Amino acid sequence: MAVAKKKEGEESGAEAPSLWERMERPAPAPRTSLTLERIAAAAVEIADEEGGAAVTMRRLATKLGVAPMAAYRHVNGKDDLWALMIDRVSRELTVPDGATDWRDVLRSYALQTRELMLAHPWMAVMPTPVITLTPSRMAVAERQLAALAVCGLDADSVMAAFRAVTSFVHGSAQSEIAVREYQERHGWTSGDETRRALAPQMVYLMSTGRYPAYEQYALSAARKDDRAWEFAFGLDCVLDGIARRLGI
Amino acid sequence: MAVAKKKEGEESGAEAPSLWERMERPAPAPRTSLTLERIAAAAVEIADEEGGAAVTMRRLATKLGVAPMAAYRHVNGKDDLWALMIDRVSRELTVPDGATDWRDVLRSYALQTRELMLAHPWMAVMPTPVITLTPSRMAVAERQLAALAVCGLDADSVMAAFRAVTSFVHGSAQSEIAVREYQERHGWTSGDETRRALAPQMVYLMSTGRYPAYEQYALSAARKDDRAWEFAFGLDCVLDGIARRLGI
DNA sequence: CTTCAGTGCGTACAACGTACACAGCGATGT
DNA sequence: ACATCGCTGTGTACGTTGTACGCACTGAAG
Repeated sequence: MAVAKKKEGEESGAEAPSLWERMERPAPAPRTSLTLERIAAAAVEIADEEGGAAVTMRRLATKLGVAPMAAYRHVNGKDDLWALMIDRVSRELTVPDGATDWRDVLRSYALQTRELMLAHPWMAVMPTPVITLTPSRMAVAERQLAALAVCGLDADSVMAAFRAVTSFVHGSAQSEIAVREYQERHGWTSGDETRRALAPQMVYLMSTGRYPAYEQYALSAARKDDRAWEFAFGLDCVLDGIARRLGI
Repeated sequence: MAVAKKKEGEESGAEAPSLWERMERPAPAPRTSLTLERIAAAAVEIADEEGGAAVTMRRLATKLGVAPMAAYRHVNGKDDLWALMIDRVSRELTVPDGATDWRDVLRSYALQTRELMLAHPWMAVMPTPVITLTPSRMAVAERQLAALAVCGLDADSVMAAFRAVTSFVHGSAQSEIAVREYQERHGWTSGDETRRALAPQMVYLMSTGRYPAYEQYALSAARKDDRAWEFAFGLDCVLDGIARRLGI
């Protein structure tokens, strides 16, 4: 009906899917080439290599060697895709079988999750579905809730403790990633280089005299770039607080 | 050059900015009608009323009664706009002058920040700039660092403690908002209604026998919908952990 | 051999961010 | 008084995005 609208391009074939061209195709291709598995893998690969923003339905289709709309048969939309991606990478989270102490379990997951998010920074950029209950995330939660439940805390406190750790881990990793990407956007490759670049602004800010505590930190801190230490510090604070509620 | 492309609409004037029409304009309008203040206020208003996704350069222009590109004279792009919005609402954060104890200060800011984020849920959806150092955010940080610094902790620990609380608060509020929006998207107006709607899936999940700890929680928890309590629980865990490092 | 449900394709659309060249205004230097 | 200039707002246009919708092809079932 509206086919006549097309203008004929000078290029060979891409513009004109004529009968003859189609004739040359080796075979109409066996169907069911797309699976959720393949879709998830491709999306994660794109996100890891080119950043979360590069995960586009079109880019995904290209990578899968398929038409832009093809994936929509398997996922309801972009949100589904995010959930799929999160679930896929979250499968990497494991806890040593030996660990039975609640603190070991929670601590191990926390450290692993941080590493996971740093390895897949797009996890921090996600719109909302930080909470999506995918199979692998359910498994992780279950393991931690189980570890806490045997300590005699009431059900509400168990969940609250678990969520406290999770919240800290996500918030922390997220800000770490944000800083890292900010640096990368400006081409700064180290903390020193970053501080050198920001020095003028910092000098101005400090000259206002409004931030003495911050200045004190800037002058005397020794581990400004040790985010792993900082993460562990915060994590242990949370865990200590939980331990206290478990009666040491 | 390419003006002839335009097709004449049937509507009165919007399509034809003719000489005569312009003649009727009362006055060419005094310039400098746009300010960062006005832009920020309009953007926040849109976000509060229609959600963060509705904050569009075009929508913003409409609200300001201005052409789509006008705001670009004042803001470098969408990122600048987010920063502006965050700074504006963050001005609401204050701490009672009386509070001098580090714990009161940090706790008060944490509770206020949660309220602030719940009141402006778009704060949770932001792409990365959770860290942007805007004036009002700097002021908030300064106040908390100062409160911690007088307790004899080394500079690194002060910053780590501050960031631990901040990370928890952001992660926590973010997940709370995510859950809330998920419920709203489905039209569920209470925790009970949500659970009723999800019951079938839950029954299935539990029937697999893979989530006993979760099932235990589902059956015996008494404060499932008390997110404020849960937040306070986690917050106090973090604060306890910090207190311990301050020598009680 | 026909039919059918499932899968992939193609086209189309509205909305987005923003580049770029232009136009009017106020202040400024003469 | 007047020319000039820099700042602010305008208009148009482009390339991309998510995705709705109808069609075309497939392997298996009847």
